Amino acid sequence: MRLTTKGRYAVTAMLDLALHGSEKPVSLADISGRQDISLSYLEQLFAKLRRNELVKSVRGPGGGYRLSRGSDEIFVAQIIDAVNETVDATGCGGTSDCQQGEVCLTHHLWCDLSEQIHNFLSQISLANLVERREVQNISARQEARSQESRDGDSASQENTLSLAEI
Amino acid sequence: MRLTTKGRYAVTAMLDLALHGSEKPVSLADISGRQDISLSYLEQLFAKLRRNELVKSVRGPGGGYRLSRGSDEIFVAQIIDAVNETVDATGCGGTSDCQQGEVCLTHHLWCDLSEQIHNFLSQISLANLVERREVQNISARQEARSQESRDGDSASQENTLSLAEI
DNA sequence: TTTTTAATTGACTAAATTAGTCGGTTATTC
DNA sequence: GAATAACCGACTAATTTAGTCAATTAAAAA
Repeated sequence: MRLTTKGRYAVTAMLDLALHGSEKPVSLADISGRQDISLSYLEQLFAKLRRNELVKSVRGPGGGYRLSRGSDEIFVAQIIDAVNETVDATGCGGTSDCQQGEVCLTHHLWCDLSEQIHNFLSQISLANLVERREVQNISARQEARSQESRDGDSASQENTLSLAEI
Repeated sequence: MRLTTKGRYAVTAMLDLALHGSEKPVSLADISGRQDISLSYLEQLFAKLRRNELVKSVRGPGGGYRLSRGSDEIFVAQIIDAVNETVDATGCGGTSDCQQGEVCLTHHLWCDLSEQIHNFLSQISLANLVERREVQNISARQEARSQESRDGDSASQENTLSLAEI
């Protein structure tokens, strides 16, 4: 069982897509800006998400990524599986050969735990997350902040220009 | 959230203790032999288990470790916590400062998941595991095997001796 | 048609964590 | 006092994560 920033980033990015991708595709640069995830790292993650048919890509200007289907048809477990290979908690990866070809003493416990986690994450869709009040609040905060930083950027750019002009 | 061999080894070793420690203390060498876990590594893990008051140690010949209380009062979650520091699934470790001092978009999801996992593992005691039929079967197999290897060892030792005598 | 945008690919690197090893010390019993 | 087994700390190798970097390709806009 490994749930690290890799899986968390992937779910966060997909949720960002669900929140902003209703009209036009969302570029990784936008997601990177809003969620503070490195652009190059997002590229890596989205390569896997695309291979797992969770997103569709649109190249060129105005391009980006879209969800491959409705946000109510994409579940957190699928996203983590796509980038993490597995959410299995066993050491053997389910092959039951943990101890010299036979199951180890705690094999069944980890199987039960894996099932528990998988059931939980399989029930939560991106649409479920979008509905949540906290998620909406955080998203609003992020949009305001990224708008600010855009304002700040162009202001500082104007400033650089005017300094160059002097 | 990290559940790796470290936590799995700890639970397996504690279960071994629950299965074999009813009369006299169990040495780490015994556990190492039965469960195929490196003795030195077990020492590391048991240092933490002892600090967390899950086991008591007895030094000297015939010494080893015992559970610090009844196997029905020791839960899997406690064991993993002892060696793994945490089973938290959030990136911030629960401090809610995942994104520049504020909560990230998926913070609440990971909190819910952490709670789910913790609830599950908190309900399972070592006694529960000992009761299970599969655990009993596997334990019986391990005892037979470690008896064999003891026989095999002394046989091969005899063999070495007799070869040396020739 | 050229430029720009943004996805796509692959190779490479740094940091962190895990899973140990090794050598020696201390307490206890026989 | 010899053997046993816990205890301790420092060190190491392998793996994984979390990135970076450079170059290519496709599509739209100019």
